[in-house]
Amino acid sequence: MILKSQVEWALHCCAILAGLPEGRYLSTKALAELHGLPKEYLSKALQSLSQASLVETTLGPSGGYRLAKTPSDINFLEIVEAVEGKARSFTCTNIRANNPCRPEGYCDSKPCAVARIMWEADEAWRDTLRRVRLSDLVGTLSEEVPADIWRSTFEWVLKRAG
Amino acid sequence: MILKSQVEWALHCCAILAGLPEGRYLSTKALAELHGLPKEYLSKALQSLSQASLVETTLGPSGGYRLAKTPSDINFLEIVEAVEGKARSFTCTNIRANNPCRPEGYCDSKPCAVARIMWEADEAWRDTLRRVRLSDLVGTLSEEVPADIWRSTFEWVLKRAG
DNA sequence: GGTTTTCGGATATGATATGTCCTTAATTCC
DNA sequence: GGAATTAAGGACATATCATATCCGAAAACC
Ligand code: FES
Ligand code: FES
Repeated sequence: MILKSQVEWALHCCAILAGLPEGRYLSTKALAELHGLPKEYLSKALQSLSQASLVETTLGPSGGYRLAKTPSDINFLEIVEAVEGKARSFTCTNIRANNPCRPEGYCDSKPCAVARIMWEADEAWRDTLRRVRLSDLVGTLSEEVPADIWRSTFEWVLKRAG
Repeated sequence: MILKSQVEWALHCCAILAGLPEGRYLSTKALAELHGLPKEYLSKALQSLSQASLVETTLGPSGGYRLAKTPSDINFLEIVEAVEGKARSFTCTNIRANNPCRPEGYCDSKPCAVARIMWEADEAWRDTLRRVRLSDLVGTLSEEVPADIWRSTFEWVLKRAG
């Protein structure tokens, strides 16, 4: 069970977009350069964010992406699910139904206890992500990233934001 | 991010082994038949459990698998990690290091804030699984599975247990 | 009209999950 | 002792998915 690397990309891109001034857009090219990622493929991740209505886009020169909501209205789970999908990590193939001791045509009333436990763990994972807002991340980063790097990064970004 | 189906197999097999009387073994063949699984491939999952010291084996006719510990000393996480591996679901490829605004040779003091949050969620998932014992599962199953199916299943199993 | 950008589809490649087959060594039964 | 049965593990085949690139269309800007 391993998450796609696009999750890391999307989260970092959202963190950058969160620091963008009102009304400005940042292009895929700039985001790819800033993170050292393949532009074409990063584009797929950003498209996922767009389909999930987390970001807005505009075309043409000076086009690109910006957040569709304020950073405190976006949580980690939304971003992760946008690129990773909403499917649960554990899928029950109902192997209990293959038990030869079962009467013909017997129908279970509940999902299997094994699956319920696995889904509960999955839900705990999602809950943790749901509780962290994008604004929390930005707050942590602005404390931890050295001030000069933080500042020069956003100068770099603003120079490229349309 | 999707767990292997072997996880479902291993958990169900452990639940069956937990109902085995002291000192008896159950073969891969019987476990595969009971769950309608490919014997050769299920064997790989059982080998993983064996390498994790969750089950013991013996060779020859009447050989097979039995639990290495009592069901209350085995939790879900152990079983899941045995077949799925212990690696975290989120891997940080340190894309922040590609930031062109970073001074040459700059070294981060902490893991990235993004990664820490993802790992926290991963830990919540593991914690949930760690808290559920195999004996809890057996308890739930013995309540939920209709008594006649439960009984005939273990008659079926005992007939094949060496 | 030419350039830049997002978007979606098509395609290629590599890794991983799934599944099968076969050999070896240990154990049991006859 | 010999035959049958079993787990262990390596080799191999296949399918699915993650990763990555490329291209054409439509929209926006100059
Ligand atoms: S039958 Fe799928 S988890 Fe039990
Ligand atoms: S650099 Fe990997 S999560 Fe931030």
